[in-house]
Amino acid sequence: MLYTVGEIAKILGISASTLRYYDKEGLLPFVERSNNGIRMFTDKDYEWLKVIECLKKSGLSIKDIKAYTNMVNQGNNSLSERLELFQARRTAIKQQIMEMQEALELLEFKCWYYSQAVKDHTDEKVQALSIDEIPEQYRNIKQKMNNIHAKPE
Amino acid sequence: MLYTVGEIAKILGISASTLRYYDKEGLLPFVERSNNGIRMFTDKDYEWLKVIECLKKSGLSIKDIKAYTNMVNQGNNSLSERLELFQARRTAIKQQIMEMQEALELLEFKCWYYSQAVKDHTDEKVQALSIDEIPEQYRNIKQKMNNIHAKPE
DNA sequence: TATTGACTTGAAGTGTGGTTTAAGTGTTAT
DNA sequence: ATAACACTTAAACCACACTTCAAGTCAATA
Repeated sequence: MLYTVGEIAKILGISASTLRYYDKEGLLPFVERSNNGIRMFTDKDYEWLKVIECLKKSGLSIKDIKAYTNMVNQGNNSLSERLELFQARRTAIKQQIMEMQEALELLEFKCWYYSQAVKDHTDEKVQALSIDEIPEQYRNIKQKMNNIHAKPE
Repeated sequence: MLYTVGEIAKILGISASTLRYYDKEGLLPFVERSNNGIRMFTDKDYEWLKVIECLKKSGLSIKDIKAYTNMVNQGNNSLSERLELFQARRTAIKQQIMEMQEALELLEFKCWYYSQAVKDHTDEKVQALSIDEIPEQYRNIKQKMNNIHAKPE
């Protein structure tokens, strides 16, 4: 099955111009052209774009993904380099997920806080609650918010 | 306890210029100044900055956070608006976490793939494996990668 | 007293990741 | 045949989130 840039863009949920930009930046060296110069995306290209999407979500820049593309073009010489890259991205995304989960906890607390405040028509009451008066599920994050702790970065 | 911009920046793991930029953009309306015009951050300001950090992680722009700041400045009128905001951010971050977890699955697969390839000194063998020859924990993500499915966005 | 160092400001500069524009090509439908 | 539509390119443009710069203030130390 073959797709034009507009078709694959729709499937991926990104714009065609973004795909052309990726191509220009060297992220799509495998995409072939039809007789009249039109990009034809294959299922293999879809897979490749899924990997790009994944690397981007892990925090890699276009430049970094270009570097990965170059590794793939080097063939078997770069296998261990590629392994190291994916291991590093795995570590990075695990870290990101943990940070997101902490952010979620804070958002859950804020949702509770404001649902109380809306009930009371003021947030004075809920704000005045001491740590052991709030539901225990929120105590942890509430304390993290209140007590200054330097980032170990 | 009071902190200068440099001190609180160090604690938060961001730069002092970023904090001054946030102030200029109206994100820090509560930060007071000393006699000679120096910003003095309190524990309350630390808490506020933690919320900003959290909203940013949830995908909000500086402009959006400025809008939230305005809501807080409006007092009790905006309580339900603030509740809705936090509920929306909670939904958004849950979605992001799910996407990250799918990205992690793909990275795990790639780590396995390349650890095999490094062993073999080529990825031809591991690439040639059919779906039921790869460890079952990776089959799901491998199929998602291979089979085109349009995003329902 | 002079230097160091952290703070202040407004304004200009930067990098990233696209998007838009303009001019043109090729296929399809009326 | 001509209009509509999706594709092509290079180049210009854009928003965002900072970062850096230049010029100056202040408090503490040598």
